[in-house]
Amino acid sequence: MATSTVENYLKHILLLSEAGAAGALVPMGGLAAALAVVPGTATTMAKSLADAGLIEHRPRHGVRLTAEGRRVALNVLRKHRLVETFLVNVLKMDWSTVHPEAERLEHAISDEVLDRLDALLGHPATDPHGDPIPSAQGKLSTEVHATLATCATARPLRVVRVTEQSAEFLHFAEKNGLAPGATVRVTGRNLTAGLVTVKKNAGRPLALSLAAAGKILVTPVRG
Amino acid sequence: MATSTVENYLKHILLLSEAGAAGALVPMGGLAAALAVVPGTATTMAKSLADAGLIEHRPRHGVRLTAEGRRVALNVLRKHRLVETFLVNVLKMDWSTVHPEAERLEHAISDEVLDRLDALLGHPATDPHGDPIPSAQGKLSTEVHATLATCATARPLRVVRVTEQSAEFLHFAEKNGLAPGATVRVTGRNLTAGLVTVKKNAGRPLALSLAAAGKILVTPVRG
DNA sequence: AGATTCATTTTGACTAATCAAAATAACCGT
DNA sequence: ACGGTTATTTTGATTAGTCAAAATGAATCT
Repeated sequence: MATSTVENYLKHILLLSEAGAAGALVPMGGLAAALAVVPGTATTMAKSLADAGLIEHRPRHGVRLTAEGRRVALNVLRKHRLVETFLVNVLKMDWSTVHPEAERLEHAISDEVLDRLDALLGHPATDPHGDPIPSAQGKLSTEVHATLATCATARPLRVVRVTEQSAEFLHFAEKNGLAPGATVRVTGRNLTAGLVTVKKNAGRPLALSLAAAGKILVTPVRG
Repeated sequence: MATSTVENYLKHILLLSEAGAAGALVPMGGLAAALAVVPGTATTMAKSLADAGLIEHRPRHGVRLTAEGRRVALNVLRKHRLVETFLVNVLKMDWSTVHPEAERLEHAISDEVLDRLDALLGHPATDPHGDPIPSAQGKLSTEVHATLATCATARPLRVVRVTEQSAEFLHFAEKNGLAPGATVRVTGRNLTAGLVTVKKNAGRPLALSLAAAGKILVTPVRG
């Protein structure tokens, strides 16, 4: 059985490789940063994960999941996102507080509980942040969305995902009506100043940094 | 924050001390056995728990929880039993499979989740095995019940608790209508042979060893 | 191409938790 | 009170995971 440390390494390698180019190696530096360990620790761990056949380690270049490693990582990610969904939908917890909770629970629940949770929640496709939940068969939707930093302006949009897990940011997004499901419109964008202005249907305009806007994924909606 | 190993030691010390005489020391041997470690390991850990002020260690005699240790232990036990209740009542899992699951989850859920689970379940007083759930204020009901090995014969009884966590035994109990809530009657008891016979309302009699009968706690019912 | 910079790996050391086996203390019966 | 049995503690080692800091290799920039 994989320890929760191992599960965490695999999960973060998966997340980083989804973020990067397809088939690319995940560099050790990024991995170490994601796991909040010093680089040397990540290297040590990479060697043992490679010995266990869970990752491929190209020394001095980076790591990549094997098929088996990916299987384990997807299972952990599925647990994480279903647990988050459970905590918000059933226990009515705030979506901004749910991440650290799921971070621990994802290593504690069995596949049996996972399946029952999935059924209880009605086999949801995404978690409360809009992050896709890997299917039981290990399929992870990779639909690519525009962000408030890149989308067309003036058109009505629906927020589909918020790719940040810090409570601060999530709180901010909720307060300003930018949670998944919300409808907004980009009223202005100034690349030089690094500013995006958005407007909710009947609200006053709100200014966001490009960095923040880039974390809000949207899809056009028939207006 | 206490590690899950620490939480486990404290929980088992609590369970063993509840089982024994009030105020008695829990011997190291029993503790080591309960935790499935060699005695030397339990001694080492006892020293560090004592240093942390969680237990009192009387070398060569045994251990006892301090007020703080008891507080932590009760919190863990509360999590364990509420999780079991959740798994059975909400996720519809079998009561015989739920113990090992809760054994991991009890260390992974926060007090926040604990409280919400408690509310969701309607503040239950006992878990599916009939074991009392410590209150949020740290009160643990210590009601003392007769067992099928010690109760009056011929009278109608209600099963209130089954003090075993092995899936085999729980399965057996359920198959034979001896889960909490069931009504039974002791039709015979032979101390010499170590046998107890019980009968369900409309069922055929069932023979149990005294050891097994001692694990089924019952209360008289107006009949 | 050569030197500098930056990421990565190595090395040595540490903590938590464990075991095996030797040493020691407590208890119990005569 | 003595000797033997049994429980407990000590001692020495092991494993997983980590850090700090030195060593090394890759990449970049004139």
